[in-house]
Amino acid sequence: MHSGRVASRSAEPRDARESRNGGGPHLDTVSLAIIEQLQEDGRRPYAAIGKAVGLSEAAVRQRVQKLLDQGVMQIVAVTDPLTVGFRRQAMVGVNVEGDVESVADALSAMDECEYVVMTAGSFDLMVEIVCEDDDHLLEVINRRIRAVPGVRSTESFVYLRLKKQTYMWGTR
Amino acid sequence: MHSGRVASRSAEPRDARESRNGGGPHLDTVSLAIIEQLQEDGRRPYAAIGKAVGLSEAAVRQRVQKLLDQGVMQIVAVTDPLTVGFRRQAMVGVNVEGDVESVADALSAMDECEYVVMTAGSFDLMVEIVCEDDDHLLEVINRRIRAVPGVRSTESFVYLRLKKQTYMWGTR
DNA sequence: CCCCGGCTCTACGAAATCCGCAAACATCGA
DNA sequence: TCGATGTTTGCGGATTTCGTAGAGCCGGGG
Repeated sequence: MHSGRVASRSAEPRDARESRNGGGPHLDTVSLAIIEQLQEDGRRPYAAIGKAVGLSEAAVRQRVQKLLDQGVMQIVAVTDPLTVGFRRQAMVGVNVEGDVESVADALSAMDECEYVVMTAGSFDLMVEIVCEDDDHLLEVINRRIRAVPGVRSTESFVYLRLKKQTYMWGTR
Repeated sequence: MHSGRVASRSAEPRDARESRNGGGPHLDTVSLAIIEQLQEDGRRPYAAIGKAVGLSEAAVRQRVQKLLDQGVMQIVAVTDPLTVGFRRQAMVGVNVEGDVESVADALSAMDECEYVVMTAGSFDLMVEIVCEDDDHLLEVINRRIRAVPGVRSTESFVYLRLKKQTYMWGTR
């Protein structure tokens, strides 16, 4: 019962953020607001989200489902791996000769690589890896990653302590 | 009805992963299993989790609440910022003179820093930053980060494309 | 040996939430 | 103007969440 109709989204000019998002699906202001709600609490009830963004419970539910299906967002538990028993974690900078994308795909296929991103700068790729122990770490870096065709060199940064980890860009 | 009593956790020897977790609270096998479930789907019902780990719905609920309260895990929506309207993102390697920890704290206090980790290697800190646009990125790196006392130098890696982002270390 | 405090689990009823569906509505192009 | 398409709303029933009370386990005194 939020006083009748909600103003049509297309009535207001498209939010600046909607344009040029790298090829992904278009996200309007309402979906952004929904994501923002779920960044604060991934289990917040649909009705509460609806009240916050001005939509019915069912509409929120359908939008959330679509965002999940499209891969725009995922609702998950995140932890500090070091707290949960993985004793060695590292960021690895990778230099590539040839096709960077195919190397990125190869690294993405590895379970131990939790995070893979193509970058500009003195590395072509940055990869975060999570391992059980030192032996595992050594094997992943020196045997597996360097064995990928196109990998020219790597540089490792072993994690000592995680200081911050947030996902609340929306709540600034 | 999982055949009467669940074996007391302390009956079996402590899981190897439980020890030496960096000072955080002790996590037994069951809590690990719960986290694993929520890494697959952060909204999975407590009853379903209970069936998977061999616990009642209420017990799962109480454990999850405690894990959240203790800060061991968070249940949140995660996205690719580039997909959601933030146009510039970068990893920044930082070299520090003096106390690394205090610099890490200062950087953690900045909203734009989403991820801060102390490392061993040619950088003392690695920081992931999320910005609206080029101007914002420039200001954060050149004015704010370099202005922190103790920061000797920085090197930036601007994100071109996010290839992988997972949180399912448990499901290997 | 017994009792007690602290902690965790189970049981269960009430309240809130989730879910599927059909109808209403908006938008857009023919 | 008229469909085609996609979204939102409004239900009712199934499911889940929530609070709480009581039981089981364990270790530390007395």
